[in-house]
Amino acid sequence: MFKISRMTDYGVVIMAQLAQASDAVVTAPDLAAGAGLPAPTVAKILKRMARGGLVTSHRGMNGGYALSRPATGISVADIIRALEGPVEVTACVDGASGDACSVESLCPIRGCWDRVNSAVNRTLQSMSLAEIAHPPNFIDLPATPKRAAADS
Amino acid sequence: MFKISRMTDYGVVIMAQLAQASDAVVTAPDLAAGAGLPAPTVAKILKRMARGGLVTSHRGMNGGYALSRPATGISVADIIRALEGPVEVTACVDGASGDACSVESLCPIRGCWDRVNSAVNRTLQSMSLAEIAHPPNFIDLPATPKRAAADS
DNA sequence: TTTAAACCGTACTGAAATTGTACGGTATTG
DNA sequence: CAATACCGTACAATTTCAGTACGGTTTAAA
Repeated sequence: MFKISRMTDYGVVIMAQLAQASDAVVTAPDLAAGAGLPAPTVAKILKRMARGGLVTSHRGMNGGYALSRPATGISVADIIRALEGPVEVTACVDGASGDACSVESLCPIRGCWDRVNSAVNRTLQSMSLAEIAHPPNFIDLPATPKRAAADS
Repeated sequence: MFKISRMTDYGVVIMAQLAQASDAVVTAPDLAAGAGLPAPTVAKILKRMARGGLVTSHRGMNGGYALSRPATGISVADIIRALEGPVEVTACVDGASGDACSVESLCPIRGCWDRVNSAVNRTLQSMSLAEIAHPPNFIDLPATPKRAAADS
């Protein structure tokens, strides 16, 4: 329940890596290697980020991706929205087209989920990428390949 | 993203119906008919509710289900927990058993999701079933079969 | 005592979403 | 001109979810 998709989790990690490079341009394969994730998957995530305006792509040689805004101006909500569209808790509001939920506008349940929705959105909006990328007292995950020994 | 499952949506509706019957015992097929949902699905939901201690089952003739607590003492969080287990946003905390997320305890992302998780839980906990079942100015959805004319 | 209503529990089937992969195309730099 | 790296779509596999079916047990009423 309420579990985020793996893509979303990956997306935040990738963006955090990019935030540590600031204005530097990083290639998709390089980010994939740094995070220990399959390269095509990372490429797909970055493409969606670019489409959402969170990162800027540079084609050609020495190309790659870079944040299009300072990390302090990018929230986790922005990342999720770029990956999976607007954050909605209920299928009621976007999926049911007039049939599944017949009580619709007078449905007391709807108000309930809306409240949850607002709380989630508010929390996601309040968390900036900078907070995640530069934690108060942690290492800044350099090029540490986590599964270097695991995948034998 | 963050979308609740249909089962959860159904569960809240069913529980709201039960709340309006208070101490009365209602059969699973009756609740299913009132909500316009398939009977086996409703039965499955009620079984889980009973297993979670939210409703009490009465077997035999004139049996059925009733709330085991006043509606004011049952939160939406309780319902979700009974249906789908503890409310966790990340797969990190429950799914990955030591391999998927290798940075684990020093992962700054983890703290991020934990914050979201707390916000969601707090909101869900603050909403009681009574609020949904007896809204301030709404009808109390009696035996109105919503799709009586639709399924021809 | 018998019968019927209603819950109990597991297993199975089908469908849907998600994840991961591949391929050919385009732009930029050296 | 050649190599690098993003671009976009399409496809296959896996997993999860919703829905269904069946046989069993309990209780109350006739």
